[in-house]
Amino acid sequence: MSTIKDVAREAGVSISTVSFAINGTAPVAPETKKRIFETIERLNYQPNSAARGLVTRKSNNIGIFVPHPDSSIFTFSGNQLFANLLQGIGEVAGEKGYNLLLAWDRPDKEKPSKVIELARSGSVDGLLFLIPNHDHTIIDQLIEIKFPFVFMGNHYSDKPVDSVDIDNFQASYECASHLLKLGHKRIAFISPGPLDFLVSEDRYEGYSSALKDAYIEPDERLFYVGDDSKASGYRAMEHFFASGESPSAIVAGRDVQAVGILKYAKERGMDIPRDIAVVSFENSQLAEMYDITSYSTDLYVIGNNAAKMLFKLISRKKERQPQNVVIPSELFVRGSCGSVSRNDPLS
Amino acid sequence: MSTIKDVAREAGVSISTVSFAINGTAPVAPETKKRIFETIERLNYQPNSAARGLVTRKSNNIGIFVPHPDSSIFTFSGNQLFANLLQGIGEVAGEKGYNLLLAWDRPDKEKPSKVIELARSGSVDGLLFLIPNHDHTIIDQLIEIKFPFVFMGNHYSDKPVDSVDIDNFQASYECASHLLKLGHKRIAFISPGPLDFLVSEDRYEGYSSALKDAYIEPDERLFYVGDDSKASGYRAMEHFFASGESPSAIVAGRDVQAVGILKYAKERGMDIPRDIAVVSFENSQLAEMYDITSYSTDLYVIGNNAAKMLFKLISRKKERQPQNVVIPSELFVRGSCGSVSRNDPLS
DNA sequence: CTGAAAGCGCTAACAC
DNA sequence: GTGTTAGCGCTTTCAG
Repeated sequence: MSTIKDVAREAGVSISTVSFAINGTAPVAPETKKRIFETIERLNYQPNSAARGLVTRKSNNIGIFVPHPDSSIFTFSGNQLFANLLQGIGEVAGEKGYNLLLAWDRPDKEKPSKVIELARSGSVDGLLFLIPNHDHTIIDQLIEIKFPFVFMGNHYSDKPVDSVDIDNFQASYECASHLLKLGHKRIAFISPGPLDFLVSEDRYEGYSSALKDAYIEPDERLFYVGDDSKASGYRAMEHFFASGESPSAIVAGRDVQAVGILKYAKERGMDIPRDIAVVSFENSQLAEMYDITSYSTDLYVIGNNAAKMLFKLISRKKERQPQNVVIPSELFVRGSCGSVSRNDPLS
Repeated sequence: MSTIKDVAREAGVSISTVSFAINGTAPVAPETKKRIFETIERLNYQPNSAARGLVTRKSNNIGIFVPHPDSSIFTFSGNQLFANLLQGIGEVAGEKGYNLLLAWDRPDKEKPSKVIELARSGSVDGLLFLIPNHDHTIIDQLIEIKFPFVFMGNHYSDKPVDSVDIDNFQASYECASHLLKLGHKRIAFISPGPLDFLVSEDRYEGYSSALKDAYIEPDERLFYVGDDSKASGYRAMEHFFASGESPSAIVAGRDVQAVGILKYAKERGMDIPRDIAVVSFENSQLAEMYDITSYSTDLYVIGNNAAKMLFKLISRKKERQPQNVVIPSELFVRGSCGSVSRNDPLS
């Protein structure tokens, strides 16, 4: 592997001139520049990233911190979504000449967090978080060392943390309102994940606010904690119909849950949307596939904005108030909620 | 951020002793060692990766080269699969203290490949490839500079390249044979992707060999080039049934195609498996969901083996013959092929 | 067992 | 415009 020294020697200039030519950090005579670039080409020279990083104090990597791939949340309950996110991030990273370091935490909580290690060792210049809940241990440490990071699909109200997310409260409020407008009174709610996920909390509050604004008290029998499985949607239905207070509509937490609901309905000979109206979140391929009304959560846009924000943080000198960017999103009305005609679930 | 110097000063030893203690590269008195580690803890010291990389000539990163996330192949036509792969790779990388650098190529072919840049700049110590076809430009360069890399889900017969994959010829042969054994004579084939994907070629050859071994000549009217969409399965059916030679069974290239086939059949009132038997590949969640007989392609195992192989290459001093590791896989028989009873597609 | 010192490849003053 | 040179933080001989 050739070094900057080799290039300098071969081109008959000093190493600083080569460096200036490569980085544009000082004017170099066109003639000289040409000679240098020819030599670089000929020697297949590529600056050593470690050497460069050592002096610039930049790794040119940004870390993306995701849940452990073993954990089912990693799939985000629909394919394509993670690809969308990566693309959104990758586009801006690529522009800036940055690479993406993918990391998740060790299963054992004994060792220090991988994130902190990456930050402290200078392996990454900033971090993008895609975790559903709040890990204060990590956050506090990052804030303390003033390390740049942005949360995606999650936000903090009690700590100065930058984030990009949709407005889950509003989204859920609209979903419930849509069903209320269609005349439903007994509307059930399935959380997208465990209750300690911020998204679960926000969505529940949006849902219950909508009901309350319509003078309907949320019924705890019509509440179910879901997860990212089809089965949880199915089980939610079992739960609701065993509770004695059968719902006429459901706000599901994820498209995949809605599919479970559809299955339950089909088995019981219930018609969607006549007997049960369904509204969900994600607006994924599943929603299209099964003709489910669903509220979009565009991960491409979220990733894109989060990355842009992170780069601002990385290059910023002076402190600044953290921002919580809200990505506009909307309800995609399909057959499952009864306001438009319903297609076959297999179409 | 504290450096090794700070630790040395605070612990009252020289920096080399600190280095020895951290890396275990020389014996250090237990007493001294204890003092050093306490200081490290207190200062939150973490060795700078660039400085370390500069002298050790290791980045402790391995690159995973994937298709551009914009391209639909990125999704591998089923969720979870990419997560499985990452987990397989991540487990062995984590053990070795390596991080994962995710990269894909720029859409414009003008600039030099990102891969080569990563390799030459020392940003990664090895590369794992997850691309469906053969890019000789890149391969040749990597071979020339003796850079360690392994192909996943793909292999080379004409170049000395290490790879980990299932035996697609064999898999496809078995799929077709299974249908032949059930008495089918008119068996159609849908490729999993474009014909320049090696996997498409291998699968077609496996399929046609099985037919020929049963004295059946593959009918070109029963051949269709699919992709990773449900629609391509649907269109394949339109094609087959318009061709004048309706098939009684299909070897689909991907589970998602099989779903498209199911849709077509349902719309036309055809019964699966009575009117059309379907066998597919991937054995993904879709296959389970829709009760599709499918041949497994376990990405966890592929990733795991590829990573292990790559680390062997990285640490190896002397040259060695490239290996093509074949991961055992098998046909998961479900309702769609007619040899077991069929469940409802929504279960 | 521990310390002194060279040097990895590069950037960025600073001279000229 | 270009060259000289001092480090960046670490590992690793080599002495002692």
